[in-house]
Amino acid sequence: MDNINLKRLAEELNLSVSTVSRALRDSHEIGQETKDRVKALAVKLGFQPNPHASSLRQSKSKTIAVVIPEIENNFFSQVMNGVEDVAQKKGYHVLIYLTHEDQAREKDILQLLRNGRVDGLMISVSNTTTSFEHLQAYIDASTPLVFFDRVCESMEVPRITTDDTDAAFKATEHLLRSGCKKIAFLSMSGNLSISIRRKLGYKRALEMYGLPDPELTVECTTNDEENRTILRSFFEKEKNVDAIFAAVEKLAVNTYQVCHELNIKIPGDIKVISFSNLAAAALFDPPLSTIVQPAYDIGKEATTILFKIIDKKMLLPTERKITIPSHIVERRSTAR
Amino acid sequence: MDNINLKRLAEELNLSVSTVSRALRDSHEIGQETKDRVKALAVKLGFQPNPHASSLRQSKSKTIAVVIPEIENNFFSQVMNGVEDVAQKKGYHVLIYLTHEDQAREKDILQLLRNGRVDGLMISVSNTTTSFEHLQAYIDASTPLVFFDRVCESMEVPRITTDDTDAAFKATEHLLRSGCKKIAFLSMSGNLSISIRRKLGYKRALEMYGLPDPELTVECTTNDEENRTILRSFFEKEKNVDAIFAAVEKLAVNTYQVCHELNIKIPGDIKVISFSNLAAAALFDPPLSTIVQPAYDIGKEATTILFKIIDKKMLLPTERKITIPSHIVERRSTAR
DNA sequence: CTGTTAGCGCGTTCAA
DNA sequence: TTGAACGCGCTAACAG
Repeated sequence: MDNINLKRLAEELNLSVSTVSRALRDSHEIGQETKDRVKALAVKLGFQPNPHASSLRQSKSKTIAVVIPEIENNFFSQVMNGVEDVAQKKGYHVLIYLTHEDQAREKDILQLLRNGRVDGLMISVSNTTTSFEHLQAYIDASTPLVFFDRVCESMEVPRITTDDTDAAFKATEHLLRSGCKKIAFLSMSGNLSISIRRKLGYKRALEMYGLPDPELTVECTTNDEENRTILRSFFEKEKNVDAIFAAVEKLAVNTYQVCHELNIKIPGDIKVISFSNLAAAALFDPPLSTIVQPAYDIGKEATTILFKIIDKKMLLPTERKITIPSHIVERRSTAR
Repeated sequence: MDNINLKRLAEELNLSVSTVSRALRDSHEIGQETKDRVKALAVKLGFQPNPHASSLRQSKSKTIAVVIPEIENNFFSQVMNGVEDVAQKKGYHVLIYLTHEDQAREKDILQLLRNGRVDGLMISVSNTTTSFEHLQAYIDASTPLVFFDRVCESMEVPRITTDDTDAAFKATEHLLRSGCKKIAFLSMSGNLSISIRRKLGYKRALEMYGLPDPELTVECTTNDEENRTILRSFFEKEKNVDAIFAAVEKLAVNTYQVCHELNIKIPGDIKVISFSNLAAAALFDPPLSTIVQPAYDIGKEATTILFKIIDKKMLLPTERKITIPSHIVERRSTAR
């Protein structure tokens, strides 16, 4: 495949392999003249050091892995963008793995990565992940690990998230100030960190504003068809609900679909707000009010922290739990 | 890091390293009893072979690379999904690289990959890519390469695309049948294969239907703000345009934005159709008619073909140029 | 059926 | 300032 290597360069230059190696790595113990000769030939022949050989030698792969539930979701796409930018600048490579919200798949992937293939790993756990041995095994192997967005609260691992609770509080507050009296919270999965925190913010706002009705949570799934069925019967049953707070974008889309179908007017009959990073939310009918997460920055920060751990730099206490605020974009779907 | 290796297993079992290696790889020249012993211990100690060592030895990385212009785009996200599915099933790893539509970056990335880090590469070229030496260098190094979506027409490389010309023809035809007389084509970049082919389909339809006015192409950029400026002055100038055919989703979004801004009614004043894989297009105001590309299947097929090349299987002539049809979803944005 | 030996290509001793 | 030699961990050729 690639038979131009150090040995070949060395022969061509009448030098030893080690001299060539050192010259290319700009070692101080090599004469400038020699360096120039070596580098010139290396460029001329388009020499690229064999990454497996150096990885093997140095126990360093120059590669990180990103494990996410899905990629067809603007939030995770934007995270990838941030990750890739930081990694590319540092000369690192990025492996991507999709769990499809499946704990078994997540476990297999992590198993696969526990062998030096990557120098570090960042993960947003799947919503079916209930046990954490596969993650603990990582910590135990002392392989650098960082959580982002969806974390395992119980594990002592650096994490980068948004201010889910606060943002959810503000979103709920926004609905309340728009005159809503009975707000339903659409949740994706009960034991996901983000669901729990977002729901907490929602509940706090309800309490703070002393709403007569109790909280109203609708547990949804990852399947669009199922969600629509759930929502249809929900709207049948709960006639006096006047607002929907969707924990994730997908659920807002499902809500819009069912509302159009049942001829429920947004924002007249029901107001809708959702966590979402979809730029096109502004083009929806009606434009969807969103809580926009700093996805790109989350990816960027998570990667930066991961590199700090990889490079064995000490993490400041503030760097072990980084929170980057989301911001609310008010649009017609929550207008009075 | 990971100091449990073949040697360690061998010592523990009083076997030679090669026997252990063979046992784990289920070699036929190893007794069942021995295999069982070895495997049991391997599992017990959680042994994972060092990937760099085997890659070095076998000149095989079990890794492929995907090079795309951007990830924050449903088309490419869905492609990634297809790629990842096929790769994961085959036990392969997937490296992702983003060019951000920058030829220089694309060149750097390909340079980086010309050294055995990956067993193969699939790419959708950036829209600023005008010279192809960096790609040719790949072919010359006889590293497996596959194009998808955006190809280099001039290169003899297996390619997986959609039926851009046909789909564009049908989309234009759909507009014509909806009564449009003056259709503008929004193009992303003149020398991109998909732009050229889509424009061709558009022109053919105009000719076929014998439209009095000539074709009308608006060259756009990758920058939203610029595009909006371009579109604003376009609408000022061309008062009798009654339809927009956007070659890529981004341009349809820009069109919607400007139309809302200038109070141009869709579909009353102007009808809009676009290539787009955005599920939420149905929720737009008005719902956007789209040409949906088989993105997942493109990713899947491209990966399947890439693996065939990697595995040195002969490609059938029909496999060297695979076309998977798109389909049109008619919505209100093109209603009479 | 199993062990011995020899690299894969690189970086890093140690010696000169 | 340079070279020779070794070993990272694994697989494959060659014995036995």
